[in-house]
Amino acid sequence: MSWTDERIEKLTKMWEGGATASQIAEELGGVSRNAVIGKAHRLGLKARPSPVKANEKPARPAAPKKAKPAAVAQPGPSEAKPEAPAAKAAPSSFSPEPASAPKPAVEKTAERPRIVSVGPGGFLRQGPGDQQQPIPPAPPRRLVPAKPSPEIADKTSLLDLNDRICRWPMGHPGEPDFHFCGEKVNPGFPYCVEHCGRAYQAQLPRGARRPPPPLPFGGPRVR
DNA sequence: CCCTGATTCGC
DNA sequence: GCGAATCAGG
Repeated sequence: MSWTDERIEKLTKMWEGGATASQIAEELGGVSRNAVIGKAHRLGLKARPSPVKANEKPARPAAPKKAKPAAVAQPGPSEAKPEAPAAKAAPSSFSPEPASAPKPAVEKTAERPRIVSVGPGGFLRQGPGDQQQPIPPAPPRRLVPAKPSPEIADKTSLLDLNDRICRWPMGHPGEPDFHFCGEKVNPGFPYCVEHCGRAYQAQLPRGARRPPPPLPFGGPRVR
């Protein structure tokens, strides 16, 4: 597997989104966790809370790496490394980031899924390739009973439907003034007399059929 | 033990 | 540039 632009983009998004290297590697497929980390570093995007980075050390004690080939020439047993313990005083005075800071990670306005459009009901359409990243849990809210808007206050809503009132839809679902007819039904039918006449058409002989009247939800919007 | 990211270094 | 090996902490 090679690092195509798509894969790099996905890696970047997920990394910045907080996904672990393992998750990213699994999502991308064909790469190991180490590959993801290595690539992330090469891309320059690191600086993420690392469990092993809680303590910051200017010195680099990480030296004993693998030396498979011929051992490095050793000048001799003369160890000349005083390793002056100059400033060992750094107990707990300076600690800019308390390791696991519980702050809710300031919302980044930079990298958010692009909003292509807003659909009915307020859901957000996203562009292809955009992926919903872990979203913080919604803060607790005080729920209040929904108050019907004045427009539909005296109209028949979905909750008002029962066996005795006409269910003929008026308007289009999703629109603020969508409601139902609400008349008393033609006994034995789900609609009132008038809408039964629209819902049930007598079968005409072949050749004498006429274009059917607009059905609910069917035709173009006419207002 | 598992997990995590960081780093090194042969390829 | 890539990533396995390794390190080091939780």
